Amino acid sequence: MATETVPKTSWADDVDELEQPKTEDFVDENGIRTTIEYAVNEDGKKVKITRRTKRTLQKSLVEHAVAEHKTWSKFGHEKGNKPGPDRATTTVGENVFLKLSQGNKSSEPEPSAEKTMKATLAKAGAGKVVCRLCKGDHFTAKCPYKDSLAGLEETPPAGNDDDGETALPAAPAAPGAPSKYIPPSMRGNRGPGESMRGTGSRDDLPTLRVTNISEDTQENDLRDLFGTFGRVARVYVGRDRETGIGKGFAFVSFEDKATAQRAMEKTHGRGYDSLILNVQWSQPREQK
DNA sequence: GATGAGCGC
Repeated sequence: MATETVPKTSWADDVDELEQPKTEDFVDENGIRTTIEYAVNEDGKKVKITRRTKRTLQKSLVEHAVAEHKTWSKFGHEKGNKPGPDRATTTVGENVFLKLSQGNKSSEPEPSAEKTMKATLAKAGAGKVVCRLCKGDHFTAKCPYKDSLAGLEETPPAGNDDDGETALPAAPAAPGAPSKYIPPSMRGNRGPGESMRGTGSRDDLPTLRVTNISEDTQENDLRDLFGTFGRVARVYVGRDRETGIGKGFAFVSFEDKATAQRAMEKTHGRGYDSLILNVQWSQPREQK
């Protein structure tokens, strides 16, 4: 095997002999494509234009595939026919372009109709929070008179109060009266000892704040961990709104306060995911 | 170290 000794000029030299490259184009390890363009602006000055874009489908490759596809000979019922669509059997529609954008939002400017709608709403003061019970400036769920007014506002159709236990809204309401489902907790006083004792069944659950959890701890992980002590009513993992990455804390609500207490004592200071759990009673989320 | 989202016109 003789070594090739022909003094060939390097291909790179060939490139150098050409005029200055007009563009540079490369894709880095993050999939970010950088295009550097050299141009001469209107002042006659040489400028360098750098564009950094996220790599996407390369148009040239797609078009090449399409062009190649067009050369395929026909098969099936169309076998032997000439290339290209037969207008007798095929409808050619217009090209449809798929435009991808971030955040499930259109990259097109908002239709002006929507803007005017928003403006109108804002002007009319719609969307303002008005309590259905006391017309106050808060959600009904947060109404301070919720307990006393809820029964008055949502009184079930009268008639069968005597039976005491037949208050289920099973029968459709009479025409005119809105047939609304009344949750058990809102059906007024059914007497002590009924299943849902107390007022708010959701907001005053015994809740533990768990901190020092790893950022990829999921709700289910905590449910598994704390579920061994008793019924877990709710788990919330604090996450960054943008990235969804855990912020290292969570709330675990139990059905039973004694269970929560025991769970706290058993898990506080315990190792979990190579971290030491910190488990405390949570503060109420907001003023009630 | 850290204290929640969403409901609703």
